Amino acid sequence: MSRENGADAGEGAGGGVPEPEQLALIRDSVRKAKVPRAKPRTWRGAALAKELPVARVLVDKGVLHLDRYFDYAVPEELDEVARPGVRVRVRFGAGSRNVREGRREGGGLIDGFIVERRAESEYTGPLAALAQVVSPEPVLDPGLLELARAVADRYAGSLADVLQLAIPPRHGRAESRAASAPPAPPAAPDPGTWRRYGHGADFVGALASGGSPRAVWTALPGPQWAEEIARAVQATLASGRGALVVVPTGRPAARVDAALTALLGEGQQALLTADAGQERRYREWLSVRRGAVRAVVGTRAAMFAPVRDLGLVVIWDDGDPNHSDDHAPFPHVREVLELRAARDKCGFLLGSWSCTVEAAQLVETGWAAPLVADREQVRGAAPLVRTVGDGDLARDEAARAARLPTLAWKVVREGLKHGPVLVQVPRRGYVPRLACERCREPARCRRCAGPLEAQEGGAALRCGWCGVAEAEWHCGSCGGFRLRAQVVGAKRTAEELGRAFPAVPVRTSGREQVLDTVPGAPALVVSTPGAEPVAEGGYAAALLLDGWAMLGRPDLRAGEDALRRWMAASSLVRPQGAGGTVVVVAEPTLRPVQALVRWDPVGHAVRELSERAELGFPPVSRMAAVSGPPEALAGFLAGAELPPDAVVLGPVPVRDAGPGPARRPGAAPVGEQWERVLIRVPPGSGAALAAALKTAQAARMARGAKGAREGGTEAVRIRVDPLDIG
DNA sequence: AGCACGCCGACT
DNA sequence: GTCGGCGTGCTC
Repeated sequence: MSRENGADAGEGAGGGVPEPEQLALIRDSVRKAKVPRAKPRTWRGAALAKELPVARVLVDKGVLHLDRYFDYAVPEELDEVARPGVRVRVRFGAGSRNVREGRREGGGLIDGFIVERRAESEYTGPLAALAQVVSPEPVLDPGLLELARAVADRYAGSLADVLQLAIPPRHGRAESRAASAPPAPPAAPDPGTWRRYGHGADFVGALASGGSPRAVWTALPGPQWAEEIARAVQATLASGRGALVVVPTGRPAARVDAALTALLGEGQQALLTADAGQERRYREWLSVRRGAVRAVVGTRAAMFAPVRDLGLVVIWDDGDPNHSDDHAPFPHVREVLELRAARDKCGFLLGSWSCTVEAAQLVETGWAAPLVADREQVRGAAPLVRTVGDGDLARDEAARAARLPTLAWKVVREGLKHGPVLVQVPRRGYVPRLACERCREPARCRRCAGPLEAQEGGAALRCGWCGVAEAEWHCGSCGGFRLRAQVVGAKRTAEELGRAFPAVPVRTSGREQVLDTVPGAPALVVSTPGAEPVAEGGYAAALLLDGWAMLGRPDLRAGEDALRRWMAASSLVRPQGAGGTVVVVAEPTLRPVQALVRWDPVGHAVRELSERAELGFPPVSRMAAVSGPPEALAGFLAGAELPPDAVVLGPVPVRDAGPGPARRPGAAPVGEQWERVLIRVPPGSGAALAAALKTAQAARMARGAKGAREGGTEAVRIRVDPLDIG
C-alpha cells in the first residue's frame, strides 16, 4: 500500500487514453519521437550521441545469448533517455546486420536493458542503433544487476531469466502514478515482545542504531510474530535504511502489512504479492525503486525488490515450499536474501516457529546468531502435546470402532467446552515412503542411500536416485525384512469426527477455500496443512491426524516438513497454562514427534543436519537435478565437464514429466518419459558445479539445430538445490 | 529462434 | 551459367 500522488497531475493532456509508452517519452521531452511500439523509426543516417555513443545492452532473450552483452549505437535524439538501466528495444538477428543500401533492416525487435554507456565498443563490425527507448525509468540499477548475476551464477541460470523474475512487466500508467517522495523515518521503536527472547532487544537495538545483525529466530508460538517482524522493520527504518520482508503467501503478508500499518501508520510500506494486477504491482515496485517507500512486505517475487539503502532482509517460515520460485532458474528466497545480506552488508532475520536444516546450518557455521527464548518462555507459550502411537491404537477398542483414538476424542470434547478445535488433515496425494515394518527405518539404497521405491505392478524395489534395483532388502537398523507403506484415510476420519460431535459446527479450510480467521466460539475447524485459520483467542485444542502420511513421504525433508506443519498448527493453540492441548497421532518414538512434544525444533534440525553431513546430503553438500528427454540428458552429460569431485546418481525415469507450470513450449511432448540425474558435490564445490552446468547448457544451446539430429536440441532442465530429493 | 550466406546438384 | 536446396553459424 504505497501512497499515491494525491493529485493526478499531468495525466493525458489531450483527454482520452494516450499510449502509455508515449506518455513517458513525451514527458521527458523527446521531441518528435512519436515512437509507436509496433514500428519504431529506423535510425539510418541519424546523428549519434556526441558523448558515450555506445550503449551496452542486455538482450532479454532467455538462454540463447547467455550472459553476453551487445553494443548498440545511440542516436543523438535518444541520448537523453538512453541512460543505464532503462528498457530498450533493439533489432536482434542476422538480418539487422545487413545495412547495405536499399535493403530493409531485418531482424526482430526484442526487449533489453541498457547496462552501461560507453565511449566505444570492442565489437569491430558496424553497430546497429537502439531502435527505441521504451521508457526513461531506470529499472535495472547496478545493485539489482549485480544481485541478478549472482543469483544466475548460483543457480546455473541466465541473467535474463533472473531479471524476468526480478523486474515486473512495465505498465505505462503505473509509471506516471507511482509515488516518488520519500517519507520521514519513524522514531526508534520499543522492542515490545522481542524482550521475550534472550537477545531480542539487542537485535532490535542494533538495527535501530545502524547495525547489521544476522539471526535465525525461533519464534515463540502465538500470533506475535508479525508484530515482532514489524518492530524489526521499524527499527531499521528509524536508522534511515530500508527493509524487506518475504513471507510464503498472501495471508501472512497481510498480517505483517497490518502490523506495520498499526505501528507506522498508512503509506510507509509497499505490499508486493502475486495476486495484485500488473498495474498495481508495477506501481508499488516503482515506488520502492524511487525511494518513496522504504519498507516492503511481499511473497517470493519481492525478494528482488530494489529497496534503497537496504538495512534488513527478513524471511518468515523458510521451510514453506512457496519460498522456492517455480520459474527457471528456481531461486529460493532464503538463498537470495543471504546473497543480499552479504552483498549489501545488511541485517538478516530468518524467523519460523520451526527450524529447517538450512537455518540450523547458518547458525552452525556462525553466519547467523541464534535468536531464541529460554525454556521457561517456551513452556509458558506452547500448548501441551500428547501422542497416540500404534501401540495405543492397538489397545484401543474404541479407536477401531470410531476410527478415532480415545485420547483424541477426549481432548476434542474437552476443548470444545472452551473454544474452537483445530483438526489438521494431510492433503491427498501424499506418496508414502517405504519403511521397515518393525522399526520404521526408511528403506534406503545400499549404494547411494537414496530412497527405495516399489516399481509399478512389480515386487522389485528400485532406488529413486540411482536406479539400482534392490532384490533382497533388509533393514539396516533392526534386520527386519518386511516393508510397509502407509495409506492415507484422513479425510474420512475428519468427516466421521464431525459426526461424532453432531452439536458442533464444522468448518473446513483447504486448497479450494482458505479461511483466514474463525471466531472464538466452539467449532471444529478441519484444515489441510498451511490453510489453518487463526482462531480468535487461540484454539482450545488441536488434533494432528495421520502423522504417518506426513512422515511417510518419499522425501529427504519429510520429517522436517511434518514437524514444521505440526508446529505451525500447534502455534495457533492456546498455551498449556490456558488449557491448550495438542494430540498428534504418530509414533511417539519418532524424532519429529519427540521434537514436537518437547517443542524443540532447533534440536531436531541440528540432529538432521549432522546426519545429512554424514550421508553427504544437502545442504551440507550441494546437489543439482538435471532432467529431460533421455537422449538430451545423455548428450548433456556427455558434454558436461563436471568438477572432479562430482558424483552423478542415475539417471532414473521421472514420474512427473507431465503437464504443469514447469513445462515449456518446445519441451517434450506430453507423455514422453523424462529422465533425471542428481549430481552432488562436496561443500565448497557448489559454485564450480553451477558453472559447469551452465557452460554445458550454453554449449548445447549454441550448437542449436545441428544437434537436433544427434538426439535433441532440447534444453535439459537444471535445478540447483532441488526441493524434492527423495 | 530466425535469418543469411555458401556449397553443391539440376535445369534453361 | 544460374537458380535454389538446406546445412551451418551468428546475432552488437
